[in-house]
Parts: sequence; structure tokens; C-alpha cells
Amino acid sequence: MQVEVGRERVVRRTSREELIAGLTDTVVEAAERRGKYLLLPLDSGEAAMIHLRMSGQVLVAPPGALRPPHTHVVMHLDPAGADSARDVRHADDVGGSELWFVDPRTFGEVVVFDPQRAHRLLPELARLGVDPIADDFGVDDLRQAFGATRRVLKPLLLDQHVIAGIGNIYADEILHRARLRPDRPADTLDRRRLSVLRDSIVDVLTEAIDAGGSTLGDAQYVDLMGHSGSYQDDHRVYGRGGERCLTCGRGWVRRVVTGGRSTSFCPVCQR
DNA sequence: AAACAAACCTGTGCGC
DNA sequence: TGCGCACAGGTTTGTT
Repeated sequence: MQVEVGRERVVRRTSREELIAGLTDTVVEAAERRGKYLLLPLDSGEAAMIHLRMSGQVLVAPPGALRPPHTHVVMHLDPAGADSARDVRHADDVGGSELWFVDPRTFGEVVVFDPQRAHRLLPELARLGVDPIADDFGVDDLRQAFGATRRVLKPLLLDQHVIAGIGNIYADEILHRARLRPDRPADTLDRRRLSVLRDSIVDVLTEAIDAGGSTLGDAQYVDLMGHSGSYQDDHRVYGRGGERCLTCGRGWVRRVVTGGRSTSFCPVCQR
């Protein structure tokens, strides 16, 4: 593939030149994920890492399509080669397309790194906690992380070093599903409640993924094809501050700030 | 150890 | 219509 890089800020760990050199004439062999880190192994032995942070998007588009504002990286994917073993085209074949990294707030980033030496450019990758979707994730994982800390649940769920992949929307939805207050200390949970929390984490994330994610009013989160998700329609507390609780029908959803993040919960059915 | 604030940016929606 | 302000999906860093 050939590569263009606009704003250098999105490759701040290295440089525009290093990103272009690392991607040019390579083949993306897979698309993987650890927590919120998107990983693309390359046939060069290196891998690309993309993090969307708050406002990033990865989009696939026809060659030459009009690029939206804040398109910072463009990868020109090669057509599936006639020399490939069986010139099979799949429904998700994106050969010949462009892959865009778009990010108005430029909190997101793109970098090419050596997976054998990830600690050099991406030290936080090795420090990510258990991934509830990609890894085996049982109540014992939670007991280890939550059993002996006075930290409260909401910031703990958001801590990527403890559990990787939960963001602000899903932390609130998970705690509501588990009927637990966001400000409850983790070490007050017995094994039964830890088990409910474990199931809530897996169920909320799985349902959200199946629904294509949460696309809020500004339509920032969309999938590779630009399609919106529908999980926002299933939010029971996030974005519902001041409304009657959909679950118990008795409490009013409260919106507070915990750890600098907006947090919504029902004080009646979450304990 | 853990809670908190600030920093990094741009866009949007609101009240006036 | 225009302006200023609050706020937004995340993470790191520094301060109490």
C-alpha cells in the first residue's frame, strides 16, 4: 500500500516519515484488538497500532472519494493481486480501497512498531489488564483485581490496567446491569456479586458489539463502512440523567462526576 | 494507595 | 444571527 500522512500530531510517538516508511509496500495480514488498541500485523514483521481515543474513526472508502475534514492518514490499499493463489474475492474484500484515519480532536494516534519490542514504543500495551472479550474472563479475574482494594467501582472499571476495553458509556451500563453503585468500594463485593458483575461486563460488551456500538448524536462512532450502531437505543442510564429509571421505575437517574468522568446511575436499584 | 485536576484538541449545542 | 461557555467516547501526568 501507499500512504499519505497529513497532521503529524497523530503519529507523535515517531514521525510522519517513519509511519510512511513502516506502512509503504507492506500487506496487512490481520486485524486484531487488545482493549481499545487496534493492531494490524504487517507482512514486514512489524504491526500498525491505531487508537481512536475520543473522536477517531477508521473508514474504508472507494479510491478518490471525497475525504472528510480531519482525515490525517490515508492508506491506499492495493487491489487483490492476480498472482494470489486463488483470486478469491470476499464480501469484505477492501482491495483497491482507501483506508482513512479521521480524527477531529487528534487525541487518537497511529504508529508502526516492532511487536518484539513493543515495550519501547508502546509500553502501555504490555500493561493492559484482562480483555473480557478476547480472553478467558472468569470471576477469579475479578476477584484478583477487585478483592483487596478500597478503590470504587466506576474508576476501577475504566482502569485499562485492570480490565482492558471498558469505556465511560459501558462502565455505567455494566454497573446498572449489575445493580451496583458506581461509588461502591470494590472490596465490599462478595463472590456472588462479583459473579453478577462479571456476567454484566461480558453481556453488556457482547450486546453492544452485536448492536454495532453506540452512535451518539454527533454520529462520531461508526464502523469501517461508516454505518452507525444502535446500542445507544439500549442505554438504560448513560445520557439519561434526570429521567425515571427504566429498570425499577421508581428512582430518578442521577448524573454525578466520578474521577473526572460523567457517571449516571439509579440510586434506587443500584446498591 | 488513591482521589483529583489539568492537559491534549475540535465541534456542537445551549443560553442570552 | 452571533457570542461565550459547558461539555464530549480517552489517557497521561502531576498534585494533594
